[in-house]
Order: sequence, then structure tokens, then C-alpha cells
Amino acid sequence: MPKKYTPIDEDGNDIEPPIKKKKSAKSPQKKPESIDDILKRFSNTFIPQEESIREYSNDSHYTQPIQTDDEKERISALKKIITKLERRYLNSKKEDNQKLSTLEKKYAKLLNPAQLQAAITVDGPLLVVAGAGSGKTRTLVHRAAYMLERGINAKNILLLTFTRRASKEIQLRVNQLIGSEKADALTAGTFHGIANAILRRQHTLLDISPSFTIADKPDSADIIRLIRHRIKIEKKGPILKNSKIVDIFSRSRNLEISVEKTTERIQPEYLVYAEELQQLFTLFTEYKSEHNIMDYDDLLSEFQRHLEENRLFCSQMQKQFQYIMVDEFQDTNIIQKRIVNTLAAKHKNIMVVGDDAQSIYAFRGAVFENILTFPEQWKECTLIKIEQNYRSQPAIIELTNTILNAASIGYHKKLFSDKKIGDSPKLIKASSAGDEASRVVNMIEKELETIKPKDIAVLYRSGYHSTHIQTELLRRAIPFVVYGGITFTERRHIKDVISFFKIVANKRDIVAWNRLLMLLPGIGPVTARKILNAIQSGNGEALRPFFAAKQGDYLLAFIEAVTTATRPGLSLKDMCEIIFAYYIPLLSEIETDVSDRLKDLEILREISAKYRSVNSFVSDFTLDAPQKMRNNSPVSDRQIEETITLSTVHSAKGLEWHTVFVPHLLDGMFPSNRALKNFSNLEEERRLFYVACSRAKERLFLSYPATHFFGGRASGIPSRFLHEIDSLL
DNA sequence: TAAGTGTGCGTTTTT
DNA sequence: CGCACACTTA
Repeated sequence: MPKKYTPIDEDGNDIEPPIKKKKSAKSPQKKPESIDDILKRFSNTFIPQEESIREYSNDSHYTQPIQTDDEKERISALKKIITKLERRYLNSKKEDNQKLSTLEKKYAKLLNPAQLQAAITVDGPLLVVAGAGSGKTRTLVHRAAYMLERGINAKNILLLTFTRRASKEIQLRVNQLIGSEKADALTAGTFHGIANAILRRQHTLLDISPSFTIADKPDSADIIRLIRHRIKIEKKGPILKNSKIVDIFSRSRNLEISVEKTTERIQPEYLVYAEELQQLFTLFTEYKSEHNIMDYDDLLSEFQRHLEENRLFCSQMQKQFQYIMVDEFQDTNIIQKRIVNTLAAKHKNIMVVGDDAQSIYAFRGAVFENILTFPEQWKECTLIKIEQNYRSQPAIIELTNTILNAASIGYHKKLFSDKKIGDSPKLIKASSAGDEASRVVNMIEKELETIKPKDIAVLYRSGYHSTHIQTELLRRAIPFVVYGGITFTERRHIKDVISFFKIVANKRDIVAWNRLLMLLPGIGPVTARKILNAIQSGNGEALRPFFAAKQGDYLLAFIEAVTTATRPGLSLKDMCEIIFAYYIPLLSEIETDVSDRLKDLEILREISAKYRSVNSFVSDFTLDAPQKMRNNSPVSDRQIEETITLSTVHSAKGLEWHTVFVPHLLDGMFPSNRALKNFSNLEEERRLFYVACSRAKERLFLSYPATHFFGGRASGIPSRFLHEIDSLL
């Protein structure tokens, strides 16, 4: 068996010199090391590294994961569905001599025949399978415009998108097409955004509190942190990480399978804690409802639950949304599909668009079967395929088609393009991650001679893959924006201030209270809990003893700020003043590098000024975090023109660039280590690779380093996906 | 009981 | 590199 890991690279890496810690020599080890451990450490340190760049021509490196019986079954079932779909598609292909109305003729000039059909087929269920770059958004935009022009009331149209960015773009383009008065009344947004808005607006009918706050993932992890001590958790295996627990819970709900099953599937090391996890899940659920908190999954499932249980509400919704369009349908999960089905049940004017080859959100419960089985659900549905690609030049299309052909299933689309053939995709081999970064940036500089910064993107598998490239770009003073990874919202001081707003919005948001209390010097978990008990007791006097304690002045200042900020009639601007006046001095006390953070807070002030209610500010902020960052702060649209884009592949979905770089194509990085042993996960990684490459219009550069630091070890095997497209590079 | 230090461990992807 | 936990110190 070939050696899987090469030892630590000690030379030539100017970015991240590996400093070998000698901790074991200093601190006495309690348990004696096993011979295996010692040997492992020895070989990591002293066995000379392999310096040559590996070639991918030899596929003995790659062990294909074994398909489980379930997977085999699923695939053969899907294949049957696809064959049926294909047959049905061929039968339904109409002769194109239908007579067009004047209005339709207008749209015929703007769209190709398939797009036109998709746009003017307004009544009844409709499935549009659209390949990458085939003008999916264009079709949606024109369809909405066509409907409005045909006299359908904008209020009766619901457009569900995957990201806020997509919904904003569609709305903007509809505006440009037919003017804003009509288009503005259209309901467009993400599933989560719409669920949030409707739950708040209809709170009386639904009998819920409209002041609930929304917990993002770190917030949920905080809740777990607060409640995990209520049950005894003996150390039986690996440490239970709060954020992983949250992942398990969320996935369990998205897939609608038990916590234990989910654990087995995504975090089998935690199976020893199955019982504890189940208990925690119950506590977690109770905690959220007690404190008027909803997480992302609650927004969807509560919405769906009310639709099911409240007939009045349901019929109101069905009456309002007579025409429904869903973008990126391949990435919907069971609950989202159910919501759509319920909403469309009465009028049946439901149109879904998607591409099964771009389904990359299985980790969030997405089932691309949703798109393939749509015609089974809606028997009378019309089926349209849009296959012409307007984005990429033929050499790139050939490559992306090849990637798809390696996939085991899929509703195969033969994308084709009229564009003239351009440069073939290039492969860059580097000796180390630092070397890779500098080669990539060399190419970027070369590209910049002919194209604009905003036409270039670097797309990688995981957030932390961007660090080397970032360092290199910073060094050469090339401005860039980072999408994905650590967002603005997750920065500590932003979370603090938002927590303050959350308290104002929802007094019961104990997570927010706790966070702010723990910030105070002299207050730790125990005191914080006591204070919280006092606050929740509903008796103000109970707080008095804490003011008298040695760090009481801090607490007093905090409580005073809270009461001032909660006074009725304050604008968000006033509130910001009060909060900052309290928080900034405190921040300077506990942090050293305040100036950067103050800039962030200024941005926060600007954003908040646009809102009139605390609730909408806080929920929008959680659902639609500003994530464009440059030197760690959001940038204006103007600056974006001058910057190149660094993004995770996931965040790059639906976007396109003249030139695209896909670095770190090592087995274990892309495809990710986690996916190597599981057949379906590996298939999803391949689709992800497909999404990455199909973002490129003219030029595509793939690259990999010989080694990459990876928890002290380095993997040096080129990605198996490169092997699959070998001949095209 | 808060807060600081050390250490071991495991690194997706997002609304 | 960040975190959960163990242990120490004040």
C-alpha cells in the first residue's frame, strides 16, 4: 500500500513554517505512550518527505467506496424514474408551430424556444430542468414579468429562492423589464425568510408570540453549552462538541430521522452518547420554546405545522399564493417540498426549476429526488428541458460534461454551446501549498492584464482552504472579497451587540442575556446563572444583592443600559447610541485591538439605521448576514468592481466569472476527507466539483500542491476527479 | 468561583 | 486554529 501521508514539510514554505512543539519533553506525560504512538510521532518527524509531485495517472491510490444495499436500491429506483421521465419528455415534445399571442411573441424575441415555453406555461404544474449556465434565472425573470404583463396580480405570486442574493437579483431584473410598481408587490425570498415574515405577520391567527428571536448555529451551540450540564455526561468517547451536537440535531430534523440514526450516519464516533444526545435534544427543544427562540429548522417546520393544523391559515395562504415558483428545487429538503406542495395544493400553479447535477446540499437534508419525482407527484405536469449553455466556451463545457459522465446517476443533460472555442482548461502543479498560492496568484496577475478583477474568482472546497491564497494576495496588494467562511455576524463584538438588540426584541432570550453577562469582569457561568434566575423570577429586588457584590458596578451599568434601551418610542438609532455608549468602553477593557472592531460597529450602526423595528433588524441580520468581506469588513458594491472573489464553491452557486481557479485538488481536500468512504457523499463532491468548474466562462485553472498541511500530516494524492478528466487538461 | 494555562483532539459545505 | 476540559491560582 502506498504511504498515505508524507511527513511534515520542513523547508521552503514561506507562509507557514511548521514549528515543532516540544511539549512532550517539557510536561511530564501521565500515561505512558504506546509503541505505536511513539512510532507514529517518529515517522511524522524524521522519515524524509517525498518531494515529487504525484501524478494522477495511476489510479491505484484511489479506493472506491462500496455502495451499500440502500444506495444501490436508491440508484436503481432513480434510474427507473429517470427513464420514465425521459420517455415522457420525448412524448410531450410538442411541434413548435403553436400560435403565439402578441404578448408571447414579444417574449419569443427575448428567449430561446425552451425558455419561452417555460415562461409562458403559467397554469398547472411545470418542471423545468435547466443545466448550468442555461439561463435559468433569465427564464424565471421573464416568466414573472410575463405573468405580470398578462394581468396576474403580483400579490398572488410567490417566488422561492435559495439565497437572498438570488431573490434580490430576480426582483431587480423584473423591475428593469417591466417597471417597479408591479414587480415590488411580488413576494420573493428564501424559504426561511418567507416563513419568518409570515409567522410574525400572522401571529394573532397562529397564536404565537411575534417577538421570537432567531438562533443561528453558534447561538444554538450556546444553548447546548447552557443546558448540557443539566444531564450527566460521562466521558465515554471523543469529546462532545457543542457545534457538532447542533449539526446532528439539525440534520436529524432535516432528514426526519431519529437523533440516533443521524448520529450513526454523520458522527458515528458519538454513538456511545446516543442516549445523552436524545436527552439533550429534548432539553434543547424545550429550551427554545420556553425562551421564545427559533432556529432555522423551526422556522420551516413551524410554518409547515401551522399550514397543516390551521385550516383558516392554510386556505388564506393558498388563496394568496396562487402562482408559485421555486428556484434550485434540487436543493430543497423534505419539509420545504411539503410546504410547497401544501401551498400549491389548491391552485396547482406550481413551477419548479433545478438541475439535479447541481445538488450540493445533501448535508442540509436536500434530496435531489425531489426534482426527479416531481412529475410523479404532479401527474399532469409539463416537462421542459433547457440545455443550451450560454455561459461557457466549448472546451469548458466538454470538461464539465465529462465530470457529469463519471457520476453514477443523473438526468443527463447534453449541454451545448454556440460560443467559439477558447483555451483548454489548465492544470497547475505546485510543490507546496505556499507554492500553489504563489503560482495561482502569478496567473491572476497575468489575467489582470486583460480582464477586470471582478471577472476572476478562486473557488475552494472549505473555508480554510483560502488562507494561503489570501496571504499571497495581501502580500501583493491585490484586493479581494471573501464569500463564505467566517461571516460578519460571527465576529465576537457583532454577536455581542446583536445580543443586546435581541434582549430588547425578546426579553426571554436568555442566550443573549447570558452572553452579555459573561462579558462582565468577575461574572462567570455560575454567577451569570444566578443573576438570570433573579431576572426570570420577575422580581427586580432579587437583583439587588448582586449590585452590592464586588463587581456589582459593571452589572449595574449593564442593567441600566438595558432598561434605557428598552424604553418605548426609541428609534434604532437611539438604541445604537445607548448600546454603544455602554458596550464600547467595556470592549476596550477586555480587548486590545479595538480599532478594527469599532469599524465593524460603525457598519452595524449604518445597517441598523435602515430599520424601523428591532425585530425585523435582528431577524434580517440573522437570516441575511452581510458576508461580503474585505480585510474583514463588508465592502460596498463599488469596491467589488475592483476586487477578485474568493469563495467556497457552495457560496458560488448560481454565479459566473470569466476566469475561475479551483485550487487544492487533493484527495482528502476536494473531495473532502469525510466523503471518501461514502458512496453518496463522494457523488455529491463530484457534483460540487462540477458546480465549481461550470462557473467559468472563458478560462479555467485547476491546481494542486504536492503536499498540504493537514493536522500535522499532509496528503499528497491528486484528486480523483482530476484523474477522471485527465485527457482534457 | 473566576480566570489563566496547558493539552489533546479533529478540522466541510449554509439558511 | 479553535474548542472542551483539567488543573492551577487568587
